[in-house]
Amino acid sequence: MGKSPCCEKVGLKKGPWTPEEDEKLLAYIEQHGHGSWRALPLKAGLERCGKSCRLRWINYLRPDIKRGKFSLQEEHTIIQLHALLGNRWSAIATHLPKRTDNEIKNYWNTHLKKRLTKMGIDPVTHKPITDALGSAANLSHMAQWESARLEAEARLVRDSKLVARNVPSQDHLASPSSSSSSLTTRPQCLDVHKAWQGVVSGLFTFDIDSLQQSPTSTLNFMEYTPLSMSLSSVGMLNDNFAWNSSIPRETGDILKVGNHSSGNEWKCLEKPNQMMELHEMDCSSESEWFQELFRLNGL
DNA sequence: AAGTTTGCCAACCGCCTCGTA
DNA sequence: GTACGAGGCGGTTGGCAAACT
Repeated sequence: MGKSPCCEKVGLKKGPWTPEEDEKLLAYIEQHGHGSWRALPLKAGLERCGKSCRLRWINYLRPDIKRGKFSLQEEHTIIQLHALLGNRWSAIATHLPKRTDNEIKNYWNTHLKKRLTKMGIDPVTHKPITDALGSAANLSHMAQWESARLEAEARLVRDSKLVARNVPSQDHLASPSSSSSSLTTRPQCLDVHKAWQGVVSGLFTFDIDSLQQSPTSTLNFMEYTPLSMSLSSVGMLNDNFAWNSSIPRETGDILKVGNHSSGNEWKCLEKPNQMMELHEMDCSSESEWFQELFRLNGL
């Protein structure tokens, strides 16, 4: 228990990493892998604690990190997942595979949180901020749109919990090694967009309680990834919903088609081996962000 | 031009969980 | 069952740069 003793050692360097240190760390990991983080600094010739090395690698040096502006889809995904998972950045980060939890956390705190607040949405509860009279305070058109969507998400979660209670077995949530057999019992899609439209209930067959209460370790959460959550992020197809048409449909993808109670058709493209396909956008102002969001959603 | 404020983000800190002896 | 080390997580902060006065 308690904190790692390595951080209590005196004489270890702190603060910003120099290019030389980065080079040493990178070279060592490329050659030997990180192995034990605690032992790494000594072997790599670094006067840093293992924790610091690990952080530097994970948040900065790792070759598969995407840097730069977040796309609208990424923002959308973060907001949706935050509504479901709260400040569980590592879990959220598993759905944005090239982003680090630290980066997402920073982005949330510096951009998205403020933006939601500005829109009249409580960034903690994802519900409209109400004034003393109990009415939504100064909600802009966009805020109303977003708040309706988030309310629908919450409703979907509630509905799904009810459905989940009626599911006798959770075997399909077992380890990834059983994924082939779980294909037949895989969870239905978590389609937030449909939820937003308020026409869907009871699509879930997985236990979202356990999803939300999964331990801080991301392992359990990862097991859901190809089956449910990543789909909700960007993979849901609906005729009204923007989809990056450049995303190829591949062998193994599963196209699900069904009908809402309203009679509208819905489609869902499952890409079991793919985490995210992101549509790049450049919105330099808030109004552009709103406009682009409207455009993407065909509003 | 100089001083101040604000925004951003890399990195640290402390706590937690997990695995092992 | 307990103690301990290691890795991981989320909250927070320090320092830099840009924007503002």
